[in-house]
Amino acid sequence: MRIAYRLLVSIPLPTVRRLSLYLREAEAMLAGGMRTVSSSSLSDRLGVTDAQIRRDLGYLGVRGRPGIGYRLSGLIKRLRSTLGVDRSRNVALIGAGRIGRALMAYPSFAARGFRIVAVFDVDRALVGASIDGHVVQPLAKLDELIEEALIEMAIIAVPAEAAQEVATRLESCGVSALLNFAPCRLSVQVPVVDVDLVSSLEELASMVTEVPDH
Amino acid sequence: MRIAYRLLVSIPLPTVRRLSLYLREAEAMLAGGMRTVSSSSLSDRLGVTDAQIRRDLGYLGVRGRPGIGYRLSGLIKRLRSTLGVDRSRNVALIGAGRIGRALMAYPSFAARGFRIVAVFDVDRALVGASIDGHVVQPLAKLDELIEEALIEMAIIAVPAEAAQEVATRLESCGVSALLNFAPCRLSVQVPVVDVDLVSSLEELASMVTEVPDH
DNA sequence: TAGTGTGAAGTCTTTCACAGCA
DNA sequence: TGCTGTGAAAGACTTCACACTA
Repeated sequence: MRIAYRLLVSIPLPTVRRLSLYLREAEAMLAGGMRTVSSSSLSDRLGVTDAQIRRDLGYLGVRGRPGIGYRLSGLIKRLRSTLGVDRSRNVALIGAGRIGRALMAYPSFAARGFRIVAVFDVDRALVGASIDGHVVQPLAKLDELIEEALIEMAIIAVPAEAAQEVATRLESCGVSALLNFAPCRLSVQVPVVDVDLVSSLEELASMVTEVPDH
Repeated sequence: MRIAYRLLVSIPLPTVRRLSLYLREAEAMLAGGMRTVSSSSLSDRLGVTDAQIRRDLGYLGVRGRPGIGYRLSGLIKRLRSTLGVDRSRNVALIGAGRIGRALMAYPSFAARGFRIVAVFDVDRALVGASIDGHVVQPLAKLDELIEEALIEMAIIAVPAEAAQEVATRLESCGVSALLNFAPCRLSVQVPVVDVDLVSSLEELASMVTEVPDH
């Protein structure tokens, strides 16, 4: 029986989001031959203040050495375990439309241990087809295959109208986290992260300072 | 000369992000034949507290009527103008790879007035091809076409290695906002919103409560 | 009566600033 | 000297709670 490491103090969500950046950068630095990194040099590269970085790493219990900085190898290990990417996870993809197909072959997922091991769609024309090495399965097989393939997470890339139903089914077959691309809120018990493309564009549009036309 | 409406007090970013949700829901309610909405009924649908909603709408200067709620038509108008989607905007898409192609035909963008009017790629095999009605242009034509087509925003869907250079060029041809799908930070003066898919999955993975294996 | 609008309180997050350490 | 770790202060955001009102 494996008991997962749990921090006593939960890490603030804004911090978790920055940890991804730290991890990417730390890995790049290690690959570039560096051994240690200081909060101020990370700060320069990422645009996050050095105090913020020290505070964030403090939450993880990562200790640096005054005058030197943080050892990259230890830092990376700790970031990976906190983010839950210290092992592979099997992921299901629901929806083999345009977004689904873009995600199927997204190499960075595999590089982080997120393995898309099953792809589903309702469309009869797609079921049975092999796309990027994934044979599209009918939704009827969802429960069966989720269990069989030990799938922990799922990516929802179906139209908004179908998303809640899919989410409910996924939850009931024991999937424990959902990445949702459908533009709607899902009502489930398991954690959900929404990727809302329209919302992102709207956020951006709201930031544009309108200037007088010339 | 058009002078854009600017609020005296800037709206908190978390509020702006929720405004997208309010807008989507308000439009659905109007389409469903409703005329008004109360903060508590919106709250039930969106999982945002009613006090939060009232506070958020207060920032926009939207006034509701006690005992009744907010008039949907006025609410929608105000949300649209705050989010900058009260008019169409021409958008360039850089990168006609998988993600780019998924975005090209994303119907919700057009529905919100974001019109992809030019598509670029470095790949010679793609340049000249017509994908979903968009003829892929060579990057060499970037400056010329951005100007000609009155493009205000751009979507970066190129590999991380190329993203900074593309961003710098876009900025220098006067594009005033960037939606970035490349997994890296961009250093530019114009506003950027990042859509980081790996980061989103990591955030999700970090939220999964690990349980003992059976 | 059913709902708004908003001071005030509370909570969460960031930044400051500096003692202390290798 | 160069950098960490962290109290304390500041700031940002959310929630409470209730006077008010159509």
